[in-house]
Amino acid sequence: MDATGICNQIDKRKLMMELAQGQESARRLQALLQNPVGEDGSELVGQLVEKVLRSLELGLDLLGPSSNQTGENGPRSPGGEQHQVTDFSFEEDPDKGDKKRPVTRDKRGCYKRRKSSQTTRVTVSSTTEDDHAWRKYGQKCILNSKFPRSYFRCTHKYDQGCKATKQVQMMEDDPCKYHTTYIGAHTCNRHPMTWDPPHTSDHVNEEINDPVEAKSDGSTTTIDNLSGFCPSLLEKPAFGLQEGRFDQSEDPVSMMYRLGMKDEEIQSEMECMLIGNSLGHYGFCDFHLDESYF
DNA sequence: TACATTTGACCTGC
DNA sequence: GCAGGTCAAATGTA
Repeated sequence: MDATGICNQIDKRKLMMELAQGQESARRLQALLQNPVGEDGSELVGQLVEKVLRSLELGLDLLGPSSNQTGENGPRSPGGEQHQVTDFSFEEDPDKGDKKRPVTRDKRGCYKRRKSSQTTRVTVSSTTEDDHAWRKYGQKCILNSKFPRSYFRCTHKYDQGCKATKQVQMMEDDPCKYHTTYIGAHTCNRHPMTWDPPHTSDHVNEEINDPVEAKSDGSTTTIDNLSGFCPSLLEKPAFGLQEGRFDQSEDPVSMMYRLGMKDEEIQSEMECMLIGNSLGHYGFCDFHLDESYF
């Protein structure tokens, strides 16, 4: 099968999964309308509506960019967690080559605050440096804190739509160390879809709202259920899939690069993994799939 | 000149 | 109403 055929097959599968997900969310929404709070009290109508809309939007996107005419805002924030009032569509700036900036039509400070469920990770480090390029966009004095908090966004926010941000604050009890909170995963080209906290950090204090539940029983994860989603991965001997096991000591992206897979192949596999992951079929320990990538 | 940082304004969510 | 997060004009720097 040629590359186009594979892509079509994957896209079709993605489309079906998105629509199925939307259908499932709609069913749950229907149930919730009779009982406004979910059985465990955690799922609200608004959240389900958002899930339905997101699945439909992603499905429409898969059918083609022109299919999704849900708004005049152009490419939507795919993860749906940052629907800025500030228009996030991109427009060519004739004065700045192909650099793209969001079109702003509202007053400054107009934005949608990230949901508290946004993936975050907190580290303490003696340096604020890490492997990514960050651009400072703000600084605030925090109540009851001796030191101000600095806000950074990924340098590739506008040219690649990367939504990763971090907040850095000097620690009161040890001003030589920085308390850094990473919010969202990088989706810029440098390291697509990998969670990438600084390797220089002394330790990771805590991880909050991680979208992927880490396995507690060791370093491997059974992936039998994934076979229907990632056929080409099954052909990669180094993944150890013949035994139905996945070695988590190496993050999948690095492994695929090492195996010589092309960027587009890697992206396709990541998309498959995301689908499997969203259905609860799959989980990584130190690897996080962020739906915002799509 | 292009890009990064600073800083006050303004918005959102609690 | 307040604290915190983000925006964007002004300013700095290479």
